[in-house]
Amino acid sequence: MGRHSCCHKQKLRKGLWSPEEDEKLLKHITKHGHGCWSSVPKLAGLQRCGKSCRLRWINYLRPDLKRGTFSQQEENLIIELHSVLGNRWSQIATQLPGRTDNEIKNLWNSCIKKKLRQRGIDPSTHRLLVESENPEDNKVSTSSENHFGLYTVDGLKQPLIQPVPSPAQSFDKNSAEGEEFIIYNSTAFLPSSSSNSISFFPLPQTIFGGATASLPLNPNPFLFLNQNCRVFDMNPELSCSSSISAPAASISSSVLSNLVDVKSPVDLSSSFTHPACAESPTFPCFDAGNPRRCGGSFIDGGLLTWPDMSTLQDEPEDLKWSEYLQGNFPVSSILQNQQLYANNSISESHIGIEGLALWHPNQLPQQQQQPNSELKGKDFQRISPLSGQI
DNA sequence: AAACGTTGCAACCGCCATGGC
DNA sequence: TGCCATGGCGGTTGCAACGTT
Repeated sequence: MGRHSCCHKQKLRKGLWSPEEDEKLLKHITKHGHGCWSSVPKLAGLQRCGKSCRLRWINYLRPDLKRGTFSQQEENLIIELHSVLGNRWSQIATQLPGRTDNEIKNLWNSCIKKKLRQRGIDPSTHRLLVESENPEDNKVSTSSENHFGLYTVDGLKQPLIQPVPSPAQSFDKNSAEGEEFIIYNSTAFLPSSSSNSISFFPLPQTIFGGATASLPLNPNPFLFLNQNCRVFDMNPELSCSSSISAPAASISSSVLSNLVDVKSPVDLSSSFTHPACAESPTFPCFDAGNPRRCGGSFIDGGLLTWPDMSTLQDEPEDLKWSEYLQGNFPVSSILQNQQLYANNSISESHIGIEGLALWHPNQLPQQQQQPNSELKGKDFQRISPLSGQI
């Protein structure tokens, strides 16, 4: 026997609210406040349950509600927050004054989800969509066996889903023409040298695989804190010792704590590692489906090293997650950031990373592409100094 | 013009956490 | 300690408006 809804206990009205009901509720709450919601309908002279009144007030009648369509900035913020908070609509709503959780949820389900899928991103995981046997599945599928996928930045004429190469293919610099991939990692963040901040590193934009070099740093902290964001347990005896240099952005831990639940403080001086690596020396640091990827090149390692953000003189252009989604980021930024990585010294901070995905550079927006061979050569040169630091 | 499909939004449903008794 | 009322939340549904055939 299912539980009876409160409206079934008495003969209460359901469905859309009439203007008269709205007026009664509005008048009552304006005059007396809502107090105990269960008493509101009686006091306001409404044939509704308290819950229904509460919902109507919160989602529609509240005077501080912002009306109208969502701005692009608001959409972008929702995407960023969703990557951190998931479907915690009420928490997301707190970051968007005048918007309700219901409104945001509706926007997400009806609009944003679609946009993300068109761009080859799984809206529930914020990862890349991957090929499926059934083309229908491609709309939403992600790989369950590993974390690789392909990013179609334009998302229009190109097929959304492309075959995913084997790890050997994707990271062999001598691999066949066109087998060049950008690694899109899920997330990582690391302790910085400051006791009250946590630094973030956006591997999604950071590494070119195959013969190529790195993607840009994204200092946007939200992006670094998506669903896979974890502070790994410290394990100084970790066998995986590869590292990569990269600048890190940081936000204060108090801001962070408002967004994510950081269970335990991080040790700001120690290295920490992917738990899977600690469990098994041959277990991949980056990709649960590819054991060979632990401990070979910088791509293989589960420990990354990068310079302190404070040592950076010229901060890279602030590349927003939303700009990636829209394909608005310039290649120059990528290259600039790669140069930054190469030029900056490595700190002793280490970080564990989990989750990778790939996108194919050929699927970058047309105006941002460079001749493939040229890009390969340049990028590989740029990544070389990094390789030397591993 | 009618039928059908799609979209966006408001509202409901059911579960869970909390606090009072 | 257990029960109950209440509030809050996320998932889902229902429906009107709109678009397409």
